[in-house]
Amino acid sequence: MELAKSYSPQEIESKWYAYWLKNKFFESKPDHREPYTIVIPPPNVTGVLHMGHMLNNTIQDVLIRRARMLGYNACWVPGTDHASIATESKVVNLLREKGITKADISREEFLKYAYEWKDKYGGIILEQLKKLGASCDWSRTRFTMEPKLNQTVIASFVDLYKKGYIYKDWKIVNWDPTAQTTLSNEEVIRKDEQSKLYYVNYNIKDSNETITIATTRPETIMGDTAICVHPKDDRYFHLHGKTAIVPMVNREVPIICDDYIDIAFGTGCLKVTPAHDTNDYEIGKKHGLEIIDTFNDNGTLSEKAQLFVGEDRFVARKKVAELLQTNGQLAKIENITNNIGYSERNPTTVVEPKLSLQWFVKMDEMVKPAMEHVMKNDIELYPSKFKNVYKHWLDNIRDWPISRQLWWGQQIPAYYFNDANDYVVAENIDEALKLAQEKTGNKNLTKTDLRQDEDVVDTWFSSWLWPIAVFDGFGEDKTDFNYYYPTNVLVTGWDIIFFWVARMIFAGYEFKNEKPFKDVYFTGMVRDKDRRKMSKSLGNSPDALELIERFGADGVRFGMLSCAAAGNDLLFDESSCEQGKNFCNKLWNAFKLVKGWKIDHTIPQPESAKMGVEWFTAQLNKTIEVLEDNFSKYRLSEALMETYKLIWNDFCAIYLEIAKPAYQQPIDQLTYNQTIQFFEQLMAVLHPFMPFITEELWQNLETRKDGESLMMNSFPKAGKVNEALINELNFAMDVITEIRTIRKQKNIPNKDQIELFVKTNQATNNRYDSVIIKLTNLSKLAYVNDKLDGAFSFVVKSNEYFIPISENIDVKAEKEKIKKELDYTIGFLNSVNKKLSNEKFVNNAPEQVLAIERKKQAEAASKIKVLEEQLLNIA
RNA sequence: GGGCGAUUAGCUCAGCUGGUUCAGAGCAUCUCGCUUACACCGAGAGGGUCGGGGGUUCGAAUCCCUCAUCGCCCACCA
Repeated sequence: MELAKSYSPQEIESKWYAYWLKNKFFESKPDHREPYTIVIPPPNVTGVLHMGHMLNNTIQDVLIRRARMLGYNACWVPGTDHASIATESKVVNLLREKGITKADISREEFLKYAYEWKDKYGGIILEQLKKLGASCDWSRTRFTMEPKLNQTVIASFVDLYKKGYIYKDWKIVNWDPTAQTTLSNEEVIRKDEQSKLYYVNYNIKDSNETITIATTRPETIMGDTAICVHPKDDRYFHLHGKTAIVPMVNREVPIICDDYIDIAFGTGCLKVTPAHDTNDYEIGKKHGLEIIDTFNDNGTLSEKAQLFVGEDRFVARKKVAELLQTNGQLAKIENITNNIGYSERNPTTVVEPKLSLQWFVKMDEMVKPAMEHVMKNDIELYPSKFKNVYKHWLDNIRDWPISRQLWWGQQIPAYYFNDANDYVVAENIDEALKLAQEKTGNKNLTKTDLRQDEDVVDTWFSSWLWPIAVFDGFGEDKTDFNYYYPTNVLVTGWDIIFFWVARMIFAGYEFKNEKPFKDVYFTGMVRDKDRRKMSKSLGNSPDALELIERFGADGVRFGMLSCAAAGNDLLFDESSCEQGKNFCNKLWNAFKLVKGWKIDHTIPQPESAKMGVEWFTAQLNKTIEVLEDNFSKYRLSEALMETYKLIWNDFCAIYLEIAKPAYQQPIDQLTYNQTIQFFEQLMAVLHPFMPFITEELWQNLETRKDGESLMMNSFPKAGKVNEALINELNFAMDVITEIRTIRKQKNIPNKDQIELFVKTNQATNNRYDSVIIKLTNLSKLAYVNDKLDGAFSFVVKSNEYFIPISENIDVKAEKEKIKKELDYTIGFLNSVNKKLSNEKFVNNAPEQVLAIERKKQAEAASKIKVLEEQLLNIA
């Protein structure tokens, strides 16, 4: 067989992916086995693959592939999210380019455009996941706005409404004037910014006096309906009960007292604008103040403002300040830092507090089981520090505003038959009509008298059902749900712990009285190597697909995982993908070597090969044990690194060098077979991380039948680990390193054979002598009782090794070398002696620790003796 | 303002219940080598008073206190 000089992934990857699909290896149906389930965090339906997805989905694929190989019925459910606000923004922008605004068209027309957009771009991201090697059960692909899931969302709304968990109320909410919808607190991104604090003088009615208030938002002055001071602030005692005059609009407002006021801030005097600030609203409610909303939904000033009507709020701010200045009512302007909220989806849009009538979900009851089960680790968060974050959020949770003034999403199933207060909530219009007739006592009410609520629900109000919904947990046939739920692990970024993770836990317990997942693995955010967040605007986010083209999916997977320490942000650097690619090449070459061997079944297995096999078996078992531990703690990058070292250092650098027959010589059958077996096992161990190359090599190590696959093979189980063999080889490797160093120092080419004489001063095992001979190309390894003159020497433990060389020996250099080692060993012995002569140590330390120290003492002492003799001898 | 987490080699990070996994890994660096799988490689080497200071202990990177620096989350001071 003629094999390519180096590994080229492109063709091989698409070949095996197609093969896996054809054989339906990714598909899962309930059976007698134990399930292992993951549901994908559904990416936005019109999104494209970015680095966060790559990381996230690589991790999921590693876990699911490993589970599959461990014999679980592995099921990874893919799907996409309709992403209400994000997708709607995109469609709105697209329409704007065509000169169409939402106001020009009907809801139905808009949704037609939206679906066109979705059909065009929807699912691209899932195709991209296939390039990465994701072994999702594609036959189960779901979409959060497919008819069945819509139905589920509506049913859950009705259910919660009936339980009294959903209500409609006027509150100050976060308003996005660009998207013109409500946002939840979680959808608001807060940033500290430099702003100005305006000091404005308000006249007092029937007085020459003025009162000065400080505000960051002078454009809301027209909505003021009171001035508020602290009841104990003696500066303002004389003004209690007086009336102030709002500048510019000359409205008369009361001066009221409330201990909410911070006396030390600004002038200790607050203008109260109940329509445009949460606290002001609360104060207004308490004191029965008028509420004047001076803004339009798009963030411009409304008729009620009287001034600057139609101007944008920020333009109005400047103009108001100018006007106040002209009127002589602007006392001064200070710079301050304050906290400004921006819309998550429209990052340049400042969120406006706005009083409006919205739907809310009560949280106080739902929070209870969600808190309890996480606190007692029924659901485990990795890394565990997120438990604190989770708890803190739950402790301070507020009711969830779920209505959104959008069209792309599930429409709220409330039907009005009169005004805004007369409505019924039902799963469909027929049901609604029945309820409405009952409620009104009017049998003549028809469907045309009903008007459905215009709003849709928050996207997260559908995705919180995801783990239940993908298994039709609300449907008639619960076979899948009963089998696959709860899922095993959720893999997602910590940035959506509140948006999504916590709410899925709410929904799990609320609707099914069962957790949605056992573990949550939080990935870090992908950043560039300078720790900057990857973003389009910085241009520091590499194109995911281009990376795959350059390094191969396996290379990229390696790259992502190797820098993804659990829970830490990941500093992505392309060079790690290159390392992955190089690793593929290493594997390819090892494969080439092994497959290039000619077998001669008549020759016996050499001793060195036999020892190599024994040792590598031990080493492999040990690593598999470590991997089991790593996986149980979701330490995937460590698991990968262990595997990498096992293959590169232990298998390639040591084992293959031992097993390898001499140049152009055949190999014995036994060693060959064992090598192939090792290779197969290594491919299995590596497969979850790098599925393509491992499949390719595994398929070619032996003749395989059609329909066979490494991914359906079992993961190797750890056998008993023979630690002694591992230690003995490490000892042999120390000797080998010394010999190699001497070869190098003296410029003795590897192909020139040399002799080695050993004087043993303590009992050692010579089990690996054949390996030493093989790896250092010795013509002779002999044991002697006396030192050898005129030879290079070195000491390992307290054994002395001699390599006779024709060349003259640099006595001075040799002496220095020995002296150095001697000094070090004496120092070492001193420290051990000190410890052992400390009575308290000897009395308190456990026997095991003492034994170790005594052993160190003995070994160091005997080594010193040897070195001292050598030093004498050489002179 | 409240909380959380970090600080270990040039970089990124391991180091679990204090003691042979105790100062480690990978990458990077340096030296030598195109030796018959692989220069996308091999052989070797250097590199850290574990952020500072105290304390507990026979023994501390590890536990406690404190300071410093950095990061993050939450929060309605106008």
